[in-house]
Amino acid sequence: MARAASSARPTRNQRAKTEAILEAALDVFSTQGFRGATLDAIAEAAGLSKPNLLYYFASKEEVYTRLLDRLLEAWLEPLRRLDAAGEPLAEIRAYIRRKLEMARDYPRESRLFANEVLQGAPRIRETLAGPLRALVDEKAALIRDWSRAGRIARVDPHHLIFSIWAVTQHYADFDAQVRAVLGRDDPARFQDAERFLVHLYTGGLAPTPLAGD
Amino acid sequence: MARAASSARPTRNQRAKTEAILEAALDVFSTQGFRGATLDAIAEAAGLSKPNLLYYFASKEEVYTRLLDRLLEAWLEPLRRLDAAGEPLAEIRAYIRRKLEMARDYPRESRLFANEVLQGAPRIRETLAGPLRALVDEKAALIRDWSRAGRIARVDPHHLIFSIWAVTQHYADFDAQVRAVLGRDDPARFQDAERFLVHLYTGGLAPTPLAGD
Amino acid sequence: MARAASSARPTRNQRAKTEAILEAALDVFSTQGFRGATLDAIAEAAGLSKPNLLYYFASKEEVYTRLLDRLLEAWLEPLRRLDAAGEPLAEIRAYIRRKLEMARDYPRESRLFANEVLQGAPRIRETLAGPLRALVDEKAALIRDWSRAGRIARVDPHHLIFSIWAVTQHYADFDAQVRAVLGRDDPARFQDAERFLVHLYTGGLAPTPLAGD
Amino acid sequence: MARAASSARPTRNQRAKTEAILEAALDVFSTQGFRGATLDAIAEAAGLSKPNLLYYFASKEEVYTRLLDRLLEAWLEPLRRLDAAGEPLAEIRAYIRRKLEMARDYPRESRLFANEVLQGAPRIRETLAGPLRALVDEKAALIRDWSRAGRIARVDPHHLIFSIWAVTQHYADFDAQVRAVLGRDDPARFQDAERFLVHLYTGGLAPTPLAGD
DNA sequence: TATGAATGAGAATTCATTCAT
DNA sequence: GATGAATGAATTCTCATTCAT
Repeated sequence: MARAASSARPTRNQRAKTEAILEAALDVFSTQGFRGATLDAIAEAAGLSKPNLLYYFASKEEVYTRLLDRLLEAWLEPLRRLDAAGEPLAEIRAYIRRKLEMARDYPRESRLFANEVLQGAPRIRETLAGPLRALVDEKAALIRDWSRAGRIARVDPHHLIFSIWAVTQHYADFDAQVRAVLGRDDPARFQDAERFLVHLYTGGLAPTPLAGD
Repeated sequence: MARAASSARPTRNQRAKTEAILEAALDVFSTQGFRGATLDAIAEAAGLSKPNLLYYFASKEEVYTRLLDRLLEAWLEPLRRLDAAGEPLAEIRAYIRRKLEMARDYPRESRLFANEVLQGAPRIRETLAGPLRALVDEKAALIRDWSRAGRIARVDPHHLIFSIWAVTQHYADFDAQVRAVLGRDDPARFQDAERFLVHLYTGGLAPTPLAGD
Repeated sequence: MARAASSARPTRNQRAKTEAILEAALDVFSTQGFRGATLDAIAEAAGLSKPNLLYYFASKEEVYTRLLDRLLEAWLEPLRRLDAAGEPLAEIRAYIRRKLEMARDYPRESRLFANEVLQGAPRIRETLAGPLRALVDEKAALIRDWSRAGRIARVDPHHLIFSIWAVTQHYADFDAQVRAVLGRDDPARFQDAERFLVHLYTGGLAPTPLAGD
Repeated sequence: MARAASSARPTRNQRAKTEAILEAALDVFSTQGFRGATLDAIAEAAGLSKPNLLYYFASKEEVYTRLLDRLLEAWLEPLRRLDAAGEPLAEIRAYIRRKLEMARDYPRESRLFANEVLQGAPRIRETLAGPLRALVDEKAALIRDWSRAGRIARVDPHHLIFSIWAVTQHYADFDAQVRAVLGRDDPARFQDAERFLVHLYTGGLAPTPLAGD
């Protein structure tokens, strides 16, 4: 089977087509979910015929998993950049900002993962339980160190991380709801969200001055 | 065509069947999404035949929208109970607790809405822009009042509400991820989450003592 | 899934449809092989729509295997009737006659199995290595006993059985060739074949009088 | 269109490619049948691309028919060598041996023809009714002469030939069944078959001593 | 009410073949 | 000669919905 995918060195054109497909797939999968998406829709969005799409990817499943794989790295980058050498509260604020920027600039990616996790993460469970968990544990240890050193409040670091994921990705995943509640397309919503969240976490994580422990 | 729905007074049995169907539908729609769910699956879970299911509901769409309609009220209840007469911070903490309990006890409902909103909320947009928005605006006004009265920090009340939705529903909607990161089935996760969130919001919303306002 | 097949007690109509499908499937599979056959062709031959056919059988594969399973028993019957109590040569002649009759009256069944075995018997290998082998071994033992008792020639009983299968089924499986060589539709071909085979096996299996050779 | 086939003088390389294709096609067609075989499979087995394969052969059909045509000659060779000048029974025994050797050494060719004839011989009917029939008739006449001269038994010569085809090709065409019944890969099966068949035909065709005709 | 039966409109793939280079 | 790319026509199977009883 002379799939384009099997060539060692994809030509420029191959790469362009592959990109177009993945881009279209991101569009479709992020709004319809895996089952709801159709190859027809992806092929049309990518500007190719369905069989031609299948010339580049063996199956719908493959398009989907390639897309997930490819985006996962970038998706974890903001957390990865949480720096032990930085000032704790500033680091966390920066993390929140980065996540908010991603929700604003890459909402489809956020929704793609949200869809996947919502269905029980059938196709990325190993990644979640492996690399993701390892990364989270590492950063949680860092946060715990900060807590113990009295540089931020003593809070459960895992749940701190979950909360940051939740409040930032919310603006991508629940965009339809945010817009409905705020009124059509409030252009300041990301700024407002940032100001609110910075306030919340700054106050909420400030080291407890005279905790007698 | 004498659809059950059109009968003025549904019999006990009719009501029981309708309940069984909606219960089954909640199961299936919340994990598979609208497109991923099949009438076969719902009918089987409800213990009746597919045509019989369609005797009670005209279409798949109708099962879905009836389910959404019916759950929306209960879904908004926690926010509705935010009480102007209470102590602001205590009220907010209680709201967070109620939402966390719902995420713990009714995760399917949470996922059902998450799915719907993720897809752009095609079937509940009006509800979001109407009743939901009205309720949120009302409670936001209440929170603003609290802020202005110096009883809690001056924060954007809409984004405060969004954040509470996000951090609590996260434990239902992203359950697969939470479990993967914490390790199989951490039974304390809701307690830990509550403790963290109470800390975060208590500190984050505490009225700023000498803010020059 | 309310497949007709799952009902405990098929109704008359179900049975009739099932029969019609299997009959049509026999037609199509026996001439086209598994891969060559299409559900379209079977459905048309059975007089139903394709989805309706799939209401009775879950898949093409299931139609095929049900057909094989069902015919296998009948297919082995002639050998099973080889009787230890009978006169050896008469028994073998009777066996040849029965097999020839089957080739004449049930050529499609013969071709169905021929197709399957020709492709390596992927779907009946276990049956061949199990029940078929057991039956053949049993009858081979009987033939060996006859040989040892000097009632027929001392020949390898397994290969004797193979040869009888081959020469009789040939008239079904290679019918196109037989007709081409003999000229269109020689109505006497089964009679002539029988006469020849009876002669061949009678002479070929006659006990060697003075075993000193 | 400069098809390779149309060039007057194929180059060495062309011939090599053609050979590789036909060799691969034999592999694939003999196990999968015409419909079950794919050009992809043949091209891959031949070590070239699908379009390149189609540069040498106009279509799948052409690969198939060229293969059949080419093998038919060799396939008839054993019968052709039945020699009027030889001793009748020895000639027939030698014929059986040659056919058995072919079944052992060229099983794919045997299965290729078996497949084709099973499907009704749509692509070689003329050959069967023409050259094959002529050859068989010629050899049948020879056998009849031997019978009339009292040198072998009086049997129907066409059915004698059919039977030899059947019993020998059986070991190629029904190999899966033979192996299943005898147990995995009995290396002596061709020898045992030969011994049995020689016995059968020697006894079965021995001239009837005092036939009063 | 309830269900067995049926079906049309997809949906994912497969595959022989063509086209352009 | 050779191949990457493309596609139209199947082909299997799914599923919401309808029909008859």
